[in-house]
Amino acid sequence: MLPCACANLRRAARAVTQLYDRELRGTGLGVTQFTLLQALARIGELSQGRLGNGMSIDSTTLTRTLATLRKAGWIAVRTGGDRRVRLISMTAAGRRQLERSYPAWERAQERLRRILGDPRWEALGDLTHRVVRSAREA
Amino acid sequence: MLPCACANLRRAARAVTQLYDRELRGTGLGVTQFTLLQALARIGELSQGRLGNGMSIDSTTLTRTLATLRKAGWIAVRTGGDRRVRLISMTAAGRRQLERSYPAWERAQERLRRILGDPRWEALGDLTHRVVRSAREA
DNA sequence: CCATAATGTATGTATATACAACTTATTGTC
DNA sequence: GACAATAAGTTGTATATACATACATTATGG
Repeated sequence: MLPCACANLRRAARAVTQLYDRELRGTGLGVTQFTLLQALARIGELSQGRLGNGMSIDSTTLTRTLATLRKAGWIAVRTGGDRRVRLISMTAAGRRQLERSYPAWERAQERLRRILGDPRWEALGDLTHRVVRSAREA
Repeated sequence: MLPCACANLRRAARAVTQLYDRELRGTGLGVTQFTLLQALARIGELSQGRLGNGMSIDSTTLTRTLATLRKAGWIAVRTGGDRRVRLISMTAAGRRQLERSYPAWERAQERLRRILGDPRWEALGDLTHRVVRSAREA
């Protein structure tokens, strides 16, 4: 086990991403795209900046990540009252795509949960949440 | 909090990576490179495949990540008895660079550890390790 | 032995990630 | 109201990430 918390987190994220992407393969979405659509489905329209803040993704990263989703027709981008702001929302096609990928995502969740065990699965959700908050304060 | 374990892990990894990279800025290494050098310092020479396996990094990803380190002169690559294999080791320059970046890395570790608290810090090390193993089995 | 399968890495391609510098738009100050 | 300061996104650049495919080498079955 490496002594670096960041290295360990990144390694876990890679391993789990590989699991989820394997399950999602063929559904049309990668786990990053799935996550963004799932967030938009729950939250509704919001600005690029707030979306990035909520996901701890740099807003400049989202410019290009969202461009992919927009080209695929899964999200719509409009300009609000403040014309610097880009308001992002999911389209009907985006919702259909999300639903198409949903079973594969659930399978990935279930597979990891079963092997990890319920207590650790819960602990993982709690701990990742706390880690995000801590990293922001630090 | 998102319902997706993968999304939560990736978000935590991004947030923590941003913290560590902020601290490492100006030392010449990003956290990925620091991690690879630190691993090589501990383990010594090993093949690209084994390195990738230990870090849960696809071996084909390492081809280009390691190329950067080699160009910088921090690692050496040689061919062993099996001529398909690339054996990776750290150079003296690599060790000096690692030592130069070490204090910044320790600061990042300490900042996160202090805010997260020791019990959760320990739990994070344990849990990320278990998650990697679970994701591989799953 | 030799044909074939398996293995280790490289390359082509696509997405993800973030920082520095820039552009455009808003806000604050006088 | 003009001008400086601030804020939201975009673009240029560099690294990180992995899959499909290709290539070279080694192992294996007959």
